[in-house]
Amino acid sequence: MTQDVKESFGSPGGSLAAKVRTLAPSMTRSMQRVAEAVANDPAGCAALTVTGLAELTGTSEATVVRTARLLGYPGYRDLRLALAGLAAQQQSGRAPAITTDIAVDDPIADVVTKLAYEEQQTLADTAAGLDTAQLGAAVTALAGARRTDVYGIGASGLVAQDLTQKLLRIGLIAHAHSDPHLAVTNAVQLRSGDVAIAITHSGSTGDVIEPLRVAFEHGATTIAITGRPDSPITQYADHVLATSTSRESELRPAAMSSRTSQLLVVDCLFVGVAQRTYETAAPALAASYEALAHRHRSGSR
Amino acid sequence: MTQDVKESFGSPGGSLAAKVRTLAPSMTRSMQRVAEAVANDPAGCAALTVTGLAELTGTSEATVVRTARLLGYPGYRDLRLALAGLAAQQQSGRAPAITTDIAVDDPIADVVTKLAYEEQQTLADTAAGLDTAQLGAAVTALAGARRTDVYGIGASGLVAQDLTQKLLRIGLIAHAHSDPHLAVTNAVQLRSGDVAIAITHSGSTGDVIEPLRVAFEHGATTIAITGRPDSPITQYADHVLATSTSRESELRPAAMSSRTSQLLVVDCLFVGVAQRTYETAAPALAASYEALAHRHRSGSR
DNA sequence: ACCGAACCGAAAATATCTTTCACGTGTGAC
DNA sequence: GTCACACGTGAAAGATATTTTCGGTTCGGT
Repeated sequence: MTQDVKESFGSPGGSLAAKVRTLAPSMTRSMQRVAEAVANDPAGCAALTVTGLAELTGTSEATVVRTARLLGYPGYRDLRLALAGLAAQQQSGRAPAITTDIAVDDPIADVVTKLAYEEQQTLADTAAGLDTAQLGAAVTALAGARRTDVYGIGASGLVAQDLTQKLLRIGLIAHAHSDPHLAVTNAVQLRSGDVAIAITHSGSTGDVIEPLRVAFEHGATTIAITGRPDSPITQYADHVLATSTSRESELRPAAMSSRTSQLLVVDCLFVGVAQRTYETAAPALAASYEALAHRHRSGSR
Repeated sequence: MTQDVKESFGSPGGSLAAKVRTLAPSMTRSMQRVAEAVANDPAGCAALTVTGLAELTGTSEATVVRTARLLGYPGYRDLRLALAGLAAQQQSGRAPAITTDIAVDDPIADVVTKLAYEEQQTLADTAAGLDTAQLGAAVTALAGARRTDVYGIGASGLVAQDLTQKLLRIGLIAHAHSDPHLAVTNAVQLRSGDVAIAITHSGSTGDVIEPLRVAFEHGATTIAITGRPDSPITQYADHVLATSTSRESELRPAAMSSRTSQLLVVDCLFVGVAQRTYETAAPALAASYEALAHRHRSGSR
């Protein structure tokens, strides 16, 4: 296995590289080889026929077509067209700027630059990959919910709390649960007209799946925010919101970018709901702002 | 036979439209029809097969191929690829600038785009405004700390927890405090060699200033992460890390961008510390990863 | 009106893409 | 350890798209 990340990544690769990364885990080895080739050199691959690409990657035509399908195209022909478009785009667009991972001996200034760049990349990927139809449906459900429960553990737990704080601010009833037992206990109370949201990057965190399953079976509208649209949790989700999976390195664990991605999704949900319920949301926001104002005063009591 | 090409588009056909115009006189009538169609709607034609384009222009496949040849491509396939590239290019070239705030009646897709854009902006601003000297000093203090306390309330409390989680993962001793009383109680225990970090956007949240003051007076190294470098809290901070203050709107409260900004700073701190303590940090990260692995059921590949 | 050259499209030939199917491999159950 | 099963995989058949061929048609010139 070629462990070294050569990744001559001249490109941010647009949303395709992101898609490849997101879907890579659910790919077989051969398909990963194809996907990698495509992500690394869109222009080169666009010039190849199915057979050519199959030979280049040491696989078969069938595998190439399968990969194209997985990436969301009806067949190889369409993938190839998209590739040509991408190539042209990155030809005209300049400045890839940052190519390397964060290294142990990077000066602190570089760390700042690289981190900022990577998080920006994550945001762009997330925005590009977000299904607005699903998002809209989720917003509708939230806006009309009697109550909303949000499940998340670890880093995702913080995102869950963030969402909860925001929803509370616009007058909705929301709770975040990090304790798996309490989460399930509460999920049992949910019924039609309620909403349950699970946040998990891997999509296979049992402690988060369980409450969502319970909520689902009790008739609540369920939403999953996950980086793995094919993971177990999605079977209990009415709406799936995909977060992006960027490549991680030792010094930049996956948790970091998944958090950024999740927060963007959560912000979108919040703003969407605030729009829909503007009549009540606006005064509620103003009121909570007002209530906190006196706490911001120098010195103490 | 002056069948003028109409060019309903303002411009962007690029070199292709020009080529069509140049070559038009030497074309036969049927070929001109094909060339015109291609020049007027590259994107649309890219979606068509030879047969499709032949029907659209009321000609035959052979003519389409002949036209492609005349335009300098080996065959229709390659013309089509070039067309796709062109379409993508002119797609990306148009209006990337986002000028307006998020409005109440923005469609959900716009909300996503605008939010992502604004958060990217926030990240760029933060990275640009961050004082690397202060950051370096803060990292040094953290890397050598006996223990670290982090204070934050409300949305900043989540950031405090995020930092704490990360530091714990690389084997440091860290605690987050959202309860002002407990925070002060713990701050009293700090002394030289310890680190206290306060996170507050306004810099004048009494409940966060207080514990930092106590820590400061007990000889701990104190760090303030705030959007207001001139605010009261900085008088008790050995190192001040500035977060960016971007304009807010009714639907996008300040809390949103300050959170993004704070998280970037916190990530920088984390990575910086991880670099400095790489010998112990790397195995600790690996260990925590390992410990969580079994919680993720074998979901997918 | 006749001839010749260029134009054009129908259909055959070829290349390319897609689907099917059977084989090998690894994995989990017993 | 062995068996059964499911899954990944590529070879080859099948379908589609592209290219070429070739003969009919038109049009200008004689």
